[in-house]
Amino acid sequence: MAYEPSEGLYAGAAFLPTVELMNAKTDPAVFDSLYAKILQNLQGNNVLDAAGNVTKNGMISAIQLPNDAAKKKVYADMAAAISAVLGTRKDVNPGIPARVYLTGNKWHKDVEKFKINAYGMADYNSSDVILFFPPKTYVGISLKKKPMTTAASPTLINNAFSKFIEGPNLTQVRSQLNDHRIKFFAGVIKEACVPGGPLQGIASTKKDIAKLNPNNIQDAKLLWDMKVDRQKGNKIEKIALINLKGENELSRDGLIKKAQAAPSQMSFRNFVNDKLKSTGGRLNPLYSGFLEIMNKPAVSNTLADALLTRVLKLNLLDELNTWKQAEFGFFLTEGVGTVDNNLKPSIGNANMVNIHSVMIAMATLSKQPARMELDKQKTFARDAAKVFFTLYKGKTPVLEIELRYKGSFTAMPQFFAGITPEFKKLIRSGF
DNA sequence: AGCACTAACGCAACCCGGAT
DNA sequence: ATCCGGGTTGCGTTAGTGCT
Repeated sequence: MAYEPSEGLYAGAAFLPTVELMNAKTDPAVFDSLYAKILQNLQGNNVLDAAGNVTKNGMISAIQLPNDAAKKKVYADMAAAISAVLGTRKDVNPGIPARVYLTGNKWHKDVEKFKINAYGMADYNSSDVILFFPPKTYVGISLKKKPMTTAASPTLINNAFSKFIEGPNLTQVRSQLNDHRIKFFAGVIKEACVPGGPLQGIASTKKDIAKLNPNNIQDAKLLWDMKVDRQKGNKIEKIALINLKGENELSRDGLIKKAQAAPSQMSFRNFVNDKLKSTGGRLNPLYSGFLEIMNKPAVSNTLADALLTRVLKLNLLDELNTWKQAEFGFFLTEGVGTVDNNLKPSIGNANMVNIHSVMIAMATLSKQPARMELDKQKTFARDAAKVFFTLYKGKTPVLEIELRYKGSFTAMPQFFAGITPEFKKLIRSGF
């Protein structure tokens, strides 16, 4: 992973006295002075990484200040990190931890026992840092950041659609979905390549494109399998045509027929994204295929529960078998902070969600059936190449979920999930 | 030809960030 | 504020290579 500066800054700030952190909220000079202390703490012996210190060194280099632009970014992250540490002091433990473990790559042997491979996630325990309070209390912090209290919360996870239709009993479902998306994109490719389309005349198949029928799977595969040469730096690479962004990316040698190609008015990527929009109150045909799969009993019975388990870490504490040796707490932590152009900090109250509270809130809903419902309002009210769902437990909306492509159309789209305001309220009332 | 090993590739999952 | 892609890493699959 690229090293997330806020995590290293959090680790370093975790050792600062509360009063200094509080003063930094209102005094830019104090705030500025904390940078050196945080860096020193991060470099010190109480921030631990696995042998080799790959993560620790990565963090240290991620928070260097080679220029003003870097400084602004790092300081903004420092504001969010300070917010998160203050939140930790308030809601987890008012003291200073004896040690902080970084979990970016390999986990230190002291905390390796908390690493859990479960529910299709190598790190089901998604702690970014783990605090240690002697004699035997460990607290995992999953750290997120946002600039202002009013800013949208970052999504908790993204998971590819394909992760929810794995296994031997869903072979048919997978191949049905595959055919559906191949036919859909084949239609897009054909429309782009025939006269009037944005890629007219740039590629060919062994058959005349105009005569291919995208609804016939053999023809569709010919279109789907089309490759083009993309020039990237000095290299020319073959990529799936559907992933081309625009004619400008093509290697000149890759042009099959440039002569009569009209200059495209719209890049191919925009053309494809337009085809993924739901317009006129009608769900986009590609996504409606995905929705159909989601509604199949074999899928729907597990999809919602799998999302809940993964996003909310509902089984994290149950999966641990370390209770005789150690206490383990887990908090979803959202530091709120940024700096202005003069590096003056604005540090808000962090949002701290205790996994215990999530579990209690979910327990009150445990008997209610989970289901995914298309969020028509969000899906149709905007002009975007994606669809929105709400995951309900009974009548309570628990997760807000977005399904969209992310850079590649040959890969599966991904779910992006966050907690609904309603469920946040329920979590808080559980105290 | 058939097999074993390796290199290359593609996809998913982390982290958001740039563009508009 | 919203949209949608980037960088990076790791893993699983496929393609390629060399050996018997």
